[in-house]
Amino acid sequence: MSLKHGILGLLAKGSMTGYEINSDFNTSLNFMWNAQQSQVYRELNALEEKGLITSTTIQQEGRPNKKIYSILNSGLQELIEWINQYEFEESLKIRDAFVMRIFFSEHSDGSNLPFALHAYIEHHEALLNKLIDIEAKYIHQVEQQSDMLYWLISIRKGKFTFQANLNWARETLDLLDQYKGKEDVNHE
Amino acid sequence: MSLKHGILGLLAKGSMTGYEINSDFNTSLNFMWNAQQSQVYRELNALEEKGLITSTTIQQEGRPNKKIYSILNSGLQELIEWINQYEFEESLKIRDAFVMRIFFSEHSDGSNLPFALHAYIEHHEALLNKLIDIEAKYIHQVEQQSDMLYWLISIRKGKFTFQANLNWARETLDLLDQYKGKEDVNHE
DNA sequence: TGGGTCATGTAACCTGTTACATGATTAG
DNA sequence: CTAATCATGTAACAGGTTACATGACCCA
Repeated sequence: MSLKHGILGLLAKGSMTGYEINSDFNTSLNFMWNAQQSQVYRELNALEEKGLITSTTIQQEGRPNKKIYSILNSGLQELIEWINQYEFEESLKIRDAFVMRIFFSEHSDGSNLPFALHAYIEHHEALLNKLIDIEAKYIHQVEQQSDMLYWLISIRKGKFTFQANLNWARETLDLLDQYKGKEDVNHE
Repeated sequence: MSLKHGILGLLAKGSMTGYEINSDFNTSLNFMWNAQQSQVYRELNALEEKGLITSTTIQQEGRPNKKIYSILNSGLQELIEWINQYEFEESLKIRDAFVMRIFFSEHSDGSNLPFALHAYIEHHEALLNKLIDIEAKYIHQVEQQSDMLYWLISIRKGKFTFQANLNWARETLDLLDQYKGKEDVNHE
């Protein structure tokens, strides 16, 4: 329902190609939205058909021509209306298969879980560090540029989330250790 | 991809109806998975056709007959294999439209945002308190029942997540206040 | 008498995933 | 020499959402 508005939002910041939109969702915006490449191209077609965006083609040699998409007034209108709704219930549609696997782990021997948690921790450390670096690099601009405040708020959401995930994963390793200790004692 | 395994997991804990499965996803399991009612019934049919679960119908008066589903050995096998993979990348497919609205809020006057944040905070406080109560009520059983450890780990994930969301939302209100203050000064 | 719970299901549509297809350029 | 990057797109399928349909029972 909102890939549409994600694309409109990106194009409202500046014209760009489908390739670049896709890259953004999978790198700098990965803590708020993600999308499949094929989905981005499909959605761009739909938005152009509805008259919310336009494209101009740039000839290239040795690779496919670039299609640079720009937002139209109707698209900006649609974007603004969507933003102003500020619904949050939608953000609670949690689907976390990793936690669900753990929840049902009484049916497993659980021997793979610690390895998975270590990988989870490493991965989240990397994600968190990336955001910490980005925040440090641009934080001084927040005082001058008003749009940077919203940027700051967003990346801090990513930081809070990744930090919470890290804290949980570390605690979980401890809990598993403690519990393993107790079980061993019981079996003696 | 994993509603299937969510249903198998629930049925592995005990036989139940589609109605009850749906209720679980939308109440006690809401911090790890959610599903649409129509989706649950569709998936139950698919699982029965594949021979992973069976059902027995119980006659009722005044309301539709109950279909009680039970897991079969093949279903339990499938569940166990799925659990043991412990993949976590899937849990990183974040789609948070509320944060995305904020990220693009330079195109809005942002006047609705504080109200939305207050609602967000109230909502998450309620969710968090529910988990705190549940944890307090059952925490003493963890030492006796081994499956309760996985339950504990899971609900603590929910707590960490909701707490992080709350902290972020409160900080965001502060940031908006501070920033609003500065803008007013600049306009004097 | 109106809303919530119990209880099933279908249909149409929208969104997301996986895999395929092509091919030059550039950096290590 | 190999992998990544740039750059487009399509097809088939899987999964998710919204709305409709039915109807008794219970509680305030």
